Amino acid sequence: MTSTADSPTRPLRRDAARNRRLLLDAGREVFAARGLEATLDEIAHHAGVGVGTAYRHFANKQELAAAIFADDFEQLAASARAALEVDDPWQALVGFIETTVAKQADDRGLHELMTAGTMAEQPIHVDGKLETMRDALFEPVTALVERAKKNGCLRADAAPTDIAAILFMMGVNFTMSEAVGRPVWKRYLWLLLDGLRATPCGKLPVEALDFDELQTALTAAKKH
Amino acid sequence: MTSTADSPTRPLRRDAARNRRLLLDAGREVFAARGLEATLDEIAHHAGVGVGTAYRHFANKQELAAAIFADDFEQLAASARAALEVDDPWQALVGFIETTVAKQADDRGLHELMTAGTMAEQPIHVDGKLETMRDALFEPVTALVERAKKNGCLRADAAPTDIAAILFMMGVNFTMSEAVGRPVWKRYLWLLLDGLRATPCGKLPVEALDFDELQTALTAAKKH
DNA sequence: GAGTAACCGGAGTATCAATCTCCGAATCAA
DNA sequence: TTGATTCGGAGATTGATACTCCGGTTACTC
Repeated sequence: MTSTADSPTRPLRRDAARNRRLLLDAGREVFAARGLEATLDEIAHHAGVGVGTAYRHFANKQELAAAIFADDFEQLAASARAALEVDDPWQALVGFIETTVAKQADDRGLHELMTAGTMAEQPIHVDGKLETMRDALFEPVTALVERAKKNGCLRADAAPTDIAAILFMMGVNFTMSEAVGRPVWKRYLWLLLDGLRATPCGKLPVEALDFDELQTALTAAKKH
Repeated sequence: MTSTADSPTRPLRRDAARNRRLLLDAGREVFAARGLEATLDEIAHHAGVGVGTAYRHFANKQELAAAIFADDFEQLAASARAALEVDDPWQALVGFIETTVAKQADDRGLHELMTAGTMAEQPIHVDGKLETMRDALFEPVTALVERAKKNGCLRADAAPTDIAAILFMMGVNFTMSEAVGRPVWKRYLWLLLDGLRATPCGKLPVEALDFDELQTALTAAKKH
């Protein structure tokens, strides 16, 4: 009922606008640090604002998250497109992966949103929008992978979905890195990338995921 | 108060003994399928027994888990010692890793226990015993790693703790495999192992964990 | 085959955490 | 100044899990 966002009915009162801003900023910080399981109460508190205020501005956590993470997704997509312009196909692929992973290493919330369902404890359904944006990433990624494969520096039996799988695996490394206080995730990303390099080692066992399966994996919610 | 286990005071009555057995079996199955977050209520039900009965035999989930998983840990240790007897150092290492991971792929509970704190949502503290057994695994593993490195088939900058890290990473792959209905985890284990092979690819970035850090990672509980 | 100690079952209690509401008080803007 | 809007945060609501309690049953014993 309370006018929550859009609908250009009326400009916000000054205090309302300020608080909205505060909430968005706090949300960004808290989600980054604690992941999506952070509470709206928590975020409100961190913003120095009452819970009621939080719920007046955003119907729930999901809505706040959507407002916050839209940009980040856009940035990732942009960096994927940019990678396609890089000359060396291997560098293009690896560069993209590295920036993507690095961004998620700094932002637990972003990572959980990207891997929601598979990795995240309590999959959040920020319905539609963000999921669509995430899925849109697979197009440029596929291009990057194919190019690197044709060029011969990426092993022939690699698949685009493997990149997603690598992202999933990074999750644990993020928690580990945080616990330990240094970016150990880089080590294991590197290890995986070395595994992806074309080498005289024989084929990978088991087929890669196809896109449907990846979808399944992404939406596999914790069963009742 | 209720005589819970040991203390050779008196043999259990027949029905009690039967139910205890049923609970252990059910526990094994349920933990394997649903992980350690399964409820004692749930297990009791699956055993076809009342909740009260469950709590009379085991003070809580932890106690049941300890009773169940002791063997599994013992088996892992045995397979590590066995691996040390294998001639080819690379095969020895890889073989051990594969059986370990395979066992955990079939048993979510076991995996959560091995990686508790880092991977598991709600780290269970089965105090002492199991943790000790788990930690004891690192001795033979270190030996396996050193041997494979000396032999030249394992990359020189690999560390024993890397094996643990690989185990952590497998967690997501297990959920993924389950969601998708085929053992995709094998693919990514293989990928990681290929990354571990000695190849002309340059050193890994970032030092490996030392044992203290690994300990930290293992016990890093989800903060309040 | 009767008595009793041990055990069973599961409804019910206790606890905890997260989500969201409500309303008196404070704030803005006309 | 005044009324519409927004604030704040105590607490109602919901849902999950952990564990207890006790009337009734079962299995040993003599």
